[in-house]
Amino acid sequence: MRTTRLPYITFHEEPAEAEVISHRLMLRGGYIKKVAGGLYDFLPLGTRVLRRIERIVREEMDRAGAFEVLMPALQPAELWRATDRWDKYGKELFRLSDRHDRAFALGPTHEEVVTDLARGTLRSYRQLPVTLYQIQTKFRDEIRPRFGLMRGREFVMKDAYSFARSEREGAECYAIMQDTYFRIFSRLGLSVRMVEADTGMIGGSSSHEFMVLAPSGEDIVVFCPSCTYSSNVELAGDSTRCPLCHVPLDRTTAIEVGHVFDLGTRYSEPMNAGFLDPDGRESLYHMGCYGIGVSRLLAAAIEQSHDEQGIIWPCAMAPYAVCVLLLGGKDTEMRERGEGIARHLDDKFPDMVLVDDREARPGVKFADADLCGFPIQVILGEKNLRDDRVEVKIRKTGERQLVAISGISEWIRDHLGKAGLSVSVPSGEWGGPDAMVDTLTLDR
RNA sequence: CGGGGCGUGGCGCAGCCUGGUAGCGCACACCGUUCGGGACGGUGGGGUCGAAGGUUCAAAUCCUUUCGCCCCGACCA
Repeated sequence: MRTTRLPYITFHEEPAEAEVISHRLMLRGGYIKKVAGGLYDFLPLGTRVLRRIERIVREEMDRAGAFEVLMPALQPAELWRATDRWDKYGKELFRLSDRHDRAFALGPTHEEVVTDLARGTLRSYRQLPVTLYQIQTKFRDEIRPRFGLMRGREFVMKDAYSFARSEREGAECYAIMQDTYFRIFSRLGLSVRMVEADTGMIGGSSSHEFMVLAPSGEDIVVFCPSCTYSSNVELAGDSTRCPLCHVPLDRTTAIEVGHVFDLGTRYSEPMNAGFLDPDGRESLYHMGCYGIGVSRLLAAAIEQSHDEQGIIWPCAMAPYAVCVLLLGGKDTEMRERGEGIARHLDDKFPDMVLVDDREARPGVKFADADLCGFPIQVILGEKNLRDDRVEVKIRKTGERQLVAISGISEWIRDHLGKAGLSVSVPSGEWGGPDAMVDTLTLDR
């Protein structure tokens, strides 16, 4: 077995078509490639980031007691007609028909399908409450796809749906998902704010959005500097003062990365979906739905964390936490020694190490490592190796150190934590429950 | 769908106004010299100029149509 050899697909020049920084850096760093408007290939690095995110999302959803399922992206029109959304959803809905002229939609969301699933399988109050989730490609015929992964016509979403026996139980499911979302975003290393939001096309009684604060965001959120009130301007309207304490509101742009809805019976009622209660009576599900824009998270993370040199991934999202730069040189003995260290690290930290052993000048490797955003760089240069040491660089701070070869594994283990793999949730960062303010130790 | 801009080797662009049969930088391949912050020299490969139609002896260039892309406004993860 050999160390990973990445076909670096990096570009020195700025792509002309990309406007926002995350889009430019993902294109330049070889994370994605455009196929058509709003449609992208995920290249090897991009795919790895996607998988990193998905893994954390799965772990936290499972931890919350939710069950993963997989529903079809292709959905029959009848389900959409049952809730009236076949007409109401509008042009955003990708519609097509099969060879028999039967109408279908490419799912932009799955309330109808999952409600149909539930009503056929969750018939007893003893089976409830249940939360089902999936990670799947969604389709929306956006008016204007833009900003790379920020708003595509096809994107990866984690969508979850809860089925509860009562309004109160539904609210409990909702609260659990709010907590879970805070956990997910903090593990991903993102600074997120939860705001009150409009329910929009999905409907329901209340909803909250999870916003990554970033200058390029398409949304504007307002929040009160002296209390916990925060809201999407869509909902807050033009009011410039806090409705609770009447002080002037702050506002900032943000990227919506998650959205939770308390749906009540918005779907269960028209679809006649429910269960038998202990008295044998039909009762409607109280539903909730919970989305996370998985592919959008790549863009949001970069918007929040980058510099002039390139991406600065939070460790949890990085395609590789460690990039080993084999600088080469003429001394064959030292070169072999470097290769040995690279193999050793690859062995010690499985699936986390990338080795850049290209025949390229050092500057090229430094530039690409910075551009691609690997959190830790291990630089194996001839002179240092001769002195039994290597240089390490922390991408986020730019800090460099010389470390004895014998202690390199320990150094990486220790410093992965400092570089972000051990995430402490900053209190007051969001208006969420205090219960969430704890320290999450990540191991992968 | 309105408003603005753009389509020329993989990427970034020039050429178009004033038609004469395509050029530069980067990238790529090979050789040599380099080798800790995107090296240098030499050689080489690669383009039906978005597409269709028209004008003309001749069209990347002029005319018409069409397709696609990007940016600004009404949607959402």
